[in-house]
This record gives sequence, structure tokens and C-alpha cells, in this order.
Amino acid sequence: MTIKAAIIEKHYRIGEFAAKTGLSGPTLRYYEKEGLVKPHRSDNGLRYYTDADADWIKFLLHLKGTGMTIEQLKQYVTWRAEGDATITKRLQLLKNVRRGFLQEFEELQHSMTILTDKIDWYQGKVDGHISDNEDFANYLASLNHEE
Amino acid sequence: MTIKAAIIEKHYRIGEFAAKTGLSGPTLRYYEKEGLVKPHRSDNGLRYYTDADADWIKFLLHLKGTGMTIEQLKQYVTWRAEGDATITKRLQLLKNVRRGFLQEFEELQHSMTILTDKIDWYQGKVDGHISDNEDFANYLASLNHEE
DNA sequence: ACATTAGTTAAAGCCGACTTTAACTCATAG
DNA sequence: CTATGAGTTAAAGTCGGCTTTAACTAATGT
Repeated sequence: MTIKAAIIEKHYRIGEFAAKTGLSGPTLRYYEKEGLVKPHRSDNGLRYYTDADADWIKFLLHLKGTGMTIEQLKQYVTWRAEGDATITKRLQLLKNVRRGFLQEFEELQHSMTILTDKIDWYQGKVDGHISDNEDFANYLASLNHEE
Repeated sequence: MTIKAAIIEKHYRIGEFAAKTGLSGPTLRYYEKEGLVKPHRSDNGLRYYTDADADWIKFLLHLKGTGMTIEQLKQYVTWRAEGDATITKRLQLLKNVRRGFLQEFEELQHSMTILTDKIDWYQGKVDGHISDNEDFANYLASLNHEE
């Protein structure tokens, strides 16, 4: 006797799916118009999305979070639709994205250092253990921090 | 005999200053209109900037780099112009900025992890040590990485 | 003296990424 | 059967952060 699991794929209509993904309905329609996501349609013509679509949106948002624009995402999606022949292209694109992101990341870390230094400097002024005439440039220099 | 160093403060006109700061001339004028920077004027009416202005711009760009908007920067500048009475306000503002930035930073790190996992997964497919039917969700699960 | 390059202003334009509007249809509880 | 809430479309609007344009004046090299 064969056991056959009847896995019923859950259908999410746009409102529920919007809540699930954190995007708005209009944003989902916008992404669809840009070709980033392809929801399905039930017989009555209403969109529905699945858990697989949710996974895809999550991944998409991570890529977006690394600084990819909608245009770049479209390119990725286009290649994805073309199948395995474009895997190296996609790999190369993602590597380029990572390179840019790492660079940006270092700048963010530097800005973070400067921000923290400034906070410490203000705190020192408030607490009175940095003298009134010590300016921020000197303070940075004393920490060997640039800019 | 008193030695008096005649320190001549270098004046940068907008073009030179733009090159120095990496901003464009129009952007410098825009920042001025928004009250973020106050260049000086020579007798002929032309703007000039100093090294102190450059330091200020650099700091401003770091704040901007942490996600502060022009409006928030304006608030900071306004308080700065009001003098020491607003130091605690500025300190509080910068601490809030840091809190938001740290949060954003963690999300960026997570996106980075997912991006790298995807790159490794593609690389595995290309190199043939990840089987054709291993999907990315499984691969993430195997790494104990979420989403 | 004059051509070229740099600076001046106010106002309009642009771009990406959505959001809002308008005018409509569909779904469903009472 | 009808009120209400959700979904449909295409098109226009918004917003932040500049950039471009237009019409002009100032500075500088030959």
C-alpha cells in the first residue's frame, strides 16, 4: 500500500501575502509589473501566492538589502528564467554585488567609528573629563582615527 | 623679539572645494540652501570655503552615511548653532542615530550571509559538489541559516 | 580686448521606488 | 439581496536628494 501524502499547497491572496512578507499590496503589484514576482491566478481571476513565492520574496529582499536596484534584480530574474545555462552569469552578478557591498560595508563601519567617537567626545564634555577647548579634530587625532 | 606666525587660512572657491570634498558645486549650494554649511564670501561676492568647512563636510557625510536624512542633519545643525545649551540634545540625537544604525547594520550582515550562502550554493552547483536537486532552502537549512 | 573658464541665482527637472487615486468588480456575512 | 471589505486595472502623484537649465556676472590667460 503506497502512502501518498496529499500536500495541499496553501494559497495566499494578496492581502494575506502582503502581511506575511511585510510588503504592501501595491508594492507586490509593482514588483509583479517589474517582473520580479509572478503570482498565480485562481479561476475567478484573483492573484494568489504560495510559500515558495514567500521564500523568493525574502531572498529578493535580501538582495535588495545589499544594495541591488530593481533593474539589477530584473536582470537576475531574467537569467533565472532562462535556466541553468545562465548560472555562471548569475554567480558572477552576485559576486559583483558582494564586492560592492563589502566596500560599502567598510565605509559604513568607518562612519560608525566616527559617530561613536563623536558621541564619546560629547559625553566627555558633558561629564567634564574632556576639556572645553579640546576640539573634535584633536580628539580624533588622539585616537588615531582619521577624518 | 616676538615670533608671530602669520597663519594664512587657505580659501577654496566652490570648484576647488567641490573637488576636495567629492561633492558637486550644485550639491554644495543645495546643502547651503538647506542650512547644512555656511560658506564665507569674499569682497567680490564669491563663496569661499576653508579647511574647517571641509572637516565639517566630512563629518556631515559620515552622519549622512549612517542613514541620517537632510532634515535630521538640519536639526543637528540648528542645535549646534544654538551653542552648548543643546549639547545633551545633540548627544541624544546621535545616540538615537546610532541605535537605528546598529539595527540596520545587523540586517545588512544577515543579508550578507544569505548572499554569500547563495554564492556558495551556485558555486557548489557549478563545481558539481552540490547535487542538482538540492534546493537553496535545504542548503540554508543544512547551514542552520534562516530565511 | 577678448575668449574662455568659473561663479551667481532661481526655478524646473529627474530618478528610483513606491503610493495614491479613480473607477470598477468580486467575495461573503447577515 | 445588499452592505462591506478585498481585489482589479491604469495612470497620476509623491518624496528625497540631488542635477540641469537659463540667463547672467566675474576672473583670468594671451
